[in-house]
Amino acid sequence: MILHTPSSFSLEKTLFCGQCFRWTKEGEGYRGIACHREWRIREEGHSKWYIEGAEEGDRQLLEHYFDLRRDYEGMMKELSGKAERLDEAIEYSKGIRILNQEPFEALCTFILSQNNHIPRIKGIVERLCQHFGKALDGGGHDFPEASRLAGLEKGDLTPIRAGFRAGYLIDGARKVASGEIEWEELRTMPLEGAKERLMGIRGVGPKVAACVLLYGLHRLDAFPEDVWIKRAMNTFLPTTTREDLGSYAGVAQQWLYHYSRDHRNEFKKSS
DNA sequence: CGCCAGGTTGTCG
DNA sequence: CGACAACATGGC
Repeated sequence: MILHTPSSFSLEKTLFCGQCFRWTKEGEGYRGIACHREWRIREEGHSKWYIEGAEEGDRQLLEHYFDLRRDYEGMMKELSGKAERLDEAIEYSKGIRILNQEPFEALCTFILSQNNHIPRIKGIVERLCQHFGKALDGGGHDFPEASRLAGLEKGDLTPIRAGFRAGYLIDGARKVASGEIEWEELRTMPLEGAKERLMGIRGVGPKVAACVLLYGLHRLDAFPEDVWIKRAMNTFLPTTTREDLGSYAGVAQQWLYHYSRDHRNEFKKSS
């Protein structure tokens, strides 16, 4: 199947801007797992993507996953000029989409992200899936169900090498499996309340909670503040606050994150 | 071979 | 509340 995307869409930036952990480059294309399927994608011409093994019925699924129907151009216009040098980051990050990932996967992967490098996060996630996720056509493994992880003890996760985060994962899985965390509720609740609810999970603080809301529940006003965003806000947008970024603050955050990671020498470690 | 990583927790002043 | 060590592991 051929998937058509807006001409500004960048699959490369979208997959590797730090929002997801299950995609890799493969030859000229990309391979990854999403929506309980393994996908192989390669560009067949500008904005035309060949999706291996996909059928017409998968189009909607993929358009939703890549968030292709949303007006990102409009968001860029709305946010440009709102803060001194934000335009630079917007231009540099053009083409990034916020994926519609599964909430439980977002919860687990961002619990694992704490005090950790992205390459290593990917490794831990991969082992977690291989050990506890369903085998998929294509050779990969799906992300595990919450109920599967909920039945484990910390020791069962030793081969995953998640370190001190293992207990956090299990606590999250149990609270999801028991219904104490209800995704559809969190999708519509006021943002701050949803954040508080997520922070009831051990190992989930304000930053991880915001990531779950943004990447797992597509709440574009959620604003994860990690070390890079703090540096960027301090040295790049010193007079701008999260409120100035409005209801798409999370998208702006992604642009800033991507920009600052690729210009790391411009952002000092202190202050 | 140290430094540090898309942080959070517990403890102490 | 703010500061700050500890946390488990390994990529670079």
